[in-house]
Order: sequence, then structure tokens, then C-alpha cells
Amino acid sequence: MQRNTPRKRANLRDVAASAGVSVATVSRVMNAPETVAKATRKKVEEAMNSLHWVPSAAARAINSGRTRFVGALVPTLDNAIFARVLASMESRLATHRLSLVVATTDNDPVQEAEKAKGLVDIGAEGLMISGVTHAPEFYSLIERSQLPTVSTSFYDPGYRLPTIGYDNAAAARTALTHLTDLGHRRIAVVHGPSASNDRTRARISGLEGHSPKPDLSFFEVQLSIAGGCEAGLAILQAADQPSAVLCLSDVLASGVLFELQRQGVSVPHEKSVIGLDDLVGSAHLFPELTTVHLPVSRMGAAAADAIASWVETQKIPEPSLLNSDLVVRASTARTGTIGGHPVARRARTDFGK
Amino acid sequence: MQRNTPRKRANLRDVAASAGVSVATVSRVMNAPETVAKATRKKVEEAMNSLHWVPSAAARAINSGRTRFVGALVPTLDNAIFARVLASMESRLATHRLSLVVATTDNDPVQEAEKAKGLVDIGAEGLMISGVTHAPEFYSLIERSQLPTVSTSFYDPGYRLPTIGYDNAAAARTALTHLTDLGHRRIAVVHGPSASNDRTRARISGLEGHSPKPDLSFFEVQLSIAGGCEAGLAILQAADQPSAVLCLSDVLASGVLFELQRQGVSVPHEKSVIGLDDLVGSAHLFPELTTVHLPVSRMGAAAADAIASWVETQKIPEPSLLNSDLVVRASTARTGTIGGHPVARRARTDFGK
DNA sequence: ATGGTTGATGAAACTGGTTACATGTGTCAA
DNA sequence: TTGACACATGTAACCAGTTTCATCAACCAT
Repeated sequence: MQRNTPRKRANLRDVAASAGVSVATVSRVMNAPETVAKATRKKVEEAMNSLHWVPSAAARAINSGRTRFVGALVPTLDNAIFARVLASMESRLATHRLSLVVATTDNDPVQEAEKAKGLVDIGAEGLMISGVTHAPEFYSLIERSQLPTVSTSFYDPGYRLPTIGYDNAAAARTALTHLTDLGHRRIAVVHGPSASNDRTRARISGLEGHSPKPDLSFFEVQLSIAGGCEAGLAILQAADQPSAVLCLSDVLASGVLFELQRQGVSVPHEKSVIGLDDLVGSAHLFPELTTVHLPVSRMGAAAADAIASWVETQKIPEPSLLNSDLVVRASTARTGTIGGHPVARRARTDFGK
Repeated sequence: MQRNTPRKRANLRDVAASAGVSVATVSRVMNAPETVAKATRKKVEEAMNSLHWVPSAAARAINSGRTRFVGALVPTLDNAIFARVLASMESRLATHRLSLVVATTDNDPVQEAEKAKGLVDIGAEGLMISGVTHAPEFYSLIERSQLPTVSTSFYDPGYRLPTIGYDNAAAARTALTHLTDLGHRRIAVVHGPSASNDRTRARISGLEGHSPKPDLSFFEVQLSIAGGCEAGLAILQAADQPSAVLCLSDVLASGVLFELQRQGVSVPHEKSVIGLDDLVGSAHLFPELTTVHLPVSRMGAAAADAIASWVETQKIPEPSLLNSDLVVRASTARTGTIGGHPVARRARTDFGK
């Protein structure tokens, strides 16, 4: 029973005519109801209802100059880390009565520039991006449009855009130090594609010049659980077996963990594994993953606040460094310690029939 | 060196004046460059640049009647399943030159209605929602605004909105049948909050009246890995130990898996575990998770297409049923079989130093 | 009765684009 | 030389709202 009337949507004038008032009065009913006489208001509201009138967002926006939404450009939604950032950003933006438009870039600066253009075209009031590397077209776009844009996932007060993030190099170093503190010297480092990801490069660079100097071997795989599995297998087939695996991301660490178990290698007894991110699930893996916590929720909220205030006050927000910290759980142990770790492979006790 | 000029953004008239042409010509340079003489075009482009002019999306929208973005209302971004749906939706929408605005509802119909209102207010051209249960205000909103809205994550051709999804009851039944086929009769069912989630309820109802009739015990926990762990522990403490655990979601299954391992219970030897969703990581867990695949990527893409076509042609799309299928992996085994499964706890072979 | 104030409403200008239509110029065939 | 026509450009109306300012009636104090 489709009503095929190519019904032209009613507009404010139609409502005004139908209610027998002026357009100004209708507008007032929307924006300042208390200034309209009760009887008049009622008439207008009835007219609105009977015409199924919904005000045009565009027409409002043209007057206020505000569209009330901002865009976020993230590499992918498949990594829980970005989902987390967006989740907290979205909820914080909501408190500023702002909505969030999401665009994924697949780590490709060209796609990023295109999607950014698309966001500007549809009227985004601000932008959130991830990482330091972007296409020249991207920079010229935000330059000419003077669009409030904050860059996240890293911290650099000297960057051309305000940054809100953590020190990736330091986070990686924290993880490495934890391993060397536990006596590990031969360490496998698992990381995602470094060519297309500056944060990965920053993390790798944080491993340089460490003292005591460890013997690092690098494994580059796709940034996914499957990639982690792949790395886990490759590590086991290497000539010199490392005593610990340092994963530059928790998803990789999860994959490594699963694969080591699959291959019968006990963690942390035979090998320690450390991650970096601290995803919500990481605390519940088996064994519970030792990792470096990255404050991504706070980062999302901070980015939301920064953009909102920039949009509202026109003042460029200060860059902000969020600290990351080591979370020691059950997947790392001192070298040479066999069976000594309290949580790992706890014997089954009194369950079962 | 902030330029504190409270610079009013340049508009089309300013550009026209600066270039010494009419507004129509400037507009043409934007929309039909080939109709403008080369020299003129150049003049105009220079004026645009020097004034840092970016056309107002709102003003464009007011003429075209199009804002070029649609909204998606999902319970949360923290569950990988919704991240997946949104990811595929976003990329498919991009092919229709549409952007995606994301709003989370936290499974709360009131929040959902509010956020929906927000999306309509900022001009969303269409909406995607999840699940069958919504607030009356929500329905009246989409009714009066006549907003193209598709409902996902379930299938019901009789629903008031077109649905694009799978049969939740059937998917759960598929999982259960797999377990009974393997000889399991005493089965623990782990699920998320049912009160606030109709899909969970549908899945539970799919378990009813099964033949052969299994002995089911239900464990309701938060829909998270932590919740799964909790359920895993609770199951082990139950009086009658089930031989299999049916999780109505893969995140729960992951948690159960981790916890069982932590407690020294071997899967699938001592207990089989089956999930429902088939998240990308599930294939790589240890042991690889047997689950029922839900075509969420296809669903996201289908929803994007449906909304796009509805917006463009004004024709209500047909509801669409996507089928789900069993994916047998390593976490389930026949009852009574000890050590017989090929993948589980394979002995460590020739690795190590 | 007069003037001042308040409250409710309307007329019209305005936002920043698009576009129908009009105008003016140059080229070419008759 | 003239008419036809294409091409480039301009004028002004238009989209759907908001907002300024004016108007007018009612009320109250003088």
C-alpha cells in the first residue's frame, strides 16, 4: 500500500499557511516556544503534525553556520583499538551535541585525502586523524578550509597539527625494558606493516639503543590475529630461539599466544610474551597478557573535547601527551624460571564430577 | 602567530567579486568547469585560492535536497561484530558517494530514540538500526520524517521496516544440532543479557523444542570476553558438568575458552565449545573455534545498498534473508572421544633450542 | 485621556549556494 | 550582409529556514 504521491516535502511556508500564521511564528514555535501565545502555538503544532513536517537540517545549518558533526579518519574498524577510540569519541562528542562521521582509510594516504575531502564536502566542522603521515593534498585541504583538525595516536608538540596521543617509542621501550629486567636477551619482535604505518615505525625505533643491549630479531606480518599466528610459527622455526616475544600490538600478541599454545609451547614458562595496547580482552586471555597500556579511551575523549572546543572557541587546543604504563600480568616471567609463575597453568582443582 | 582576525568565511559572492565575474560563473567553475572559458576559469580559481574559499555544504544541500550521509545506530562499538558491520557498510556506502554517521545506543531504546532524533536533525538521509525492539518515539520519528530506515541483524518479512539479516533462532539451532549430532546431551548455554537484547532472546528461543532433547543449563553474563570467563568458571562449579558449552556469541566463546584453559580443562577433549558469529579472530583461537558463521560483512554491504537505493529511487527495498552456516573447527568433538581430535593439543615436536 | 511599556505577531531581509532565463559576442552558411 | 546558432557570461529568482525590525493591541500608571 505504497503512497506513490511524489509528495513534495512540506516546508515552513506550507506550515505557516496551513496554520494561518507567518513563517516567523512557525520558526518561533521551534526555537523559542515561550514567546508564542499558547493558542497560536497549538495551532502551529497541529499544522506541523498534519503536514508531517520535519525541518530541513540544511536550511538550519545555512543560518547557524553549524552542521553539528565532525569526522574521524581511521585506518580500519577491524582493529579493536580504533573501535575503542571511536566509541569514546562518539560518546564524548554527544555531550557537546556533536555527531561523529566515520571514514576508514586503509592506511592509504590517498584514500585518506579523498575521504577527508568528502567529509569537508558534506560539512564536517572538525576532523580527527591518526598518525603523522598524510598526503600533501590532505594538508592543503585542511589548510585552505581552515578545518579544526587534531591528530591522534602519537604525541609531537612540534607537529603542524595539535596532537593528542602517547609516546609510541617510549611505550615500546617500556615493554622491552620489562623483558630485559626479567633477564631476557634474545627477543623476537613482532610488528605489523611498517612501511604504511608511522606508529609502527616509531615503536620499532623506540627499541634502538637500549641498554642492556638485547639480541632482537624482527618479524613483520599483517596486523591481525592471523598475522600473529603466522609470526608465532615463524619464531618457532627460527634457528636461535628467543626466550621472549615482544609484540608491538595486542592483536599480534594474541595470535602469537594462540599459536604457541597450538604448538604446545607453554607461556610464560618456555617463552614470555608481551603486548602493547592493552585491549579490553587482553586481561582475560590465557595466560593473561602482560602489556603496555595505551590510554585510547582517554585519547578519544580528549580528541572529542579538543575538537569541540576548537570549533566553539576558535582557539587551537594544546597538544596533549597521555602516558602509557606497563601492566604486568601472567604472560611474562623471569628467564630460567620454570613453573615458578603464580598464575600460569594453574592445576585444575576441585571442579568436575 | 595566530591570525585573530575574526575572519568571516568568504562566500561565493566574495569570490565572484574578487574574480570580477558573476556568482553564476563561480558556481559553474565548481559544477560544470567545461562550460567556462579557460581564462575565466583560471581567474576564478585564483580567487578561490586566495580567499581560501570552501563551498558551504549546507548551502549546497539546501538546493540539492541531499546531505549525502546516512546514520547507523548500533548498540556498541566494542563488540567486533558491529565494528565489522559498520566497516563493510561504510565502504559500500562510499561507492554510492554516501558517508556514514555512527551513533551508539548501549542497547537502550530511549538513547536510541534520542540519537535517532539527533541524526534526523543533522540531516541524515537514511538510517540503519539493529534489532526488533525500539521505542515508540523512535517509530513515530521515522514515520513522520518518512526516513528510509532498514533494520538489521534479524530477518522478518512481516516487520514494519524492511529487515536485512539472518535467522537468529535457526543459527542457534544449527549450533545445538551440531552438538547433539556429536552426542552431547548435557549442554551449558552461555548468553549475554537477554532482557535488553531481542536477538539474544531469539537465539535462546531457537534452542527450544529441539530433538533429541538436550539437558540445557543457562548462564547469563555480560556480553564480553570477561563475561565469557565468568561463565566458564561458573560452569565448572556447577553440580552436573555439561560435556559441551554453547555460546550464543563468539566473544563469549572466547572467554569460555580462555577460562577453561586457565582452569586446566582441555577443549575439546573434556568439553566441547561452540560459538556463534564467526568473528575474524575465531578461526585462529586455540583451539580453533567451531562456530556458526553470520554473514555480517554481507549484511553491512546489503544494508548500505538498500538504503542507498531507497534514498535514490524512493522505492522501499525488499527484506533480505542471509543464510548462516556451521563452521566446524577444532573446539568441538564427539562425546567420549579422548585425545582423538587431530588438532587439539598437538604434541610439541622439533622446535626449541 | 494620554503616554509608556509589554507581549504577540508579521513583513521582509538575509544565509550561501544553484539554476532558469536573458543577453551579448563570434562564427559560419546562405 | 544577414540570419542562425553556439558559446560564454550575467541577472535574478529560488531553496528553506532564521532574524531584525516594525506594528499593533492590551495593560497600567499618571
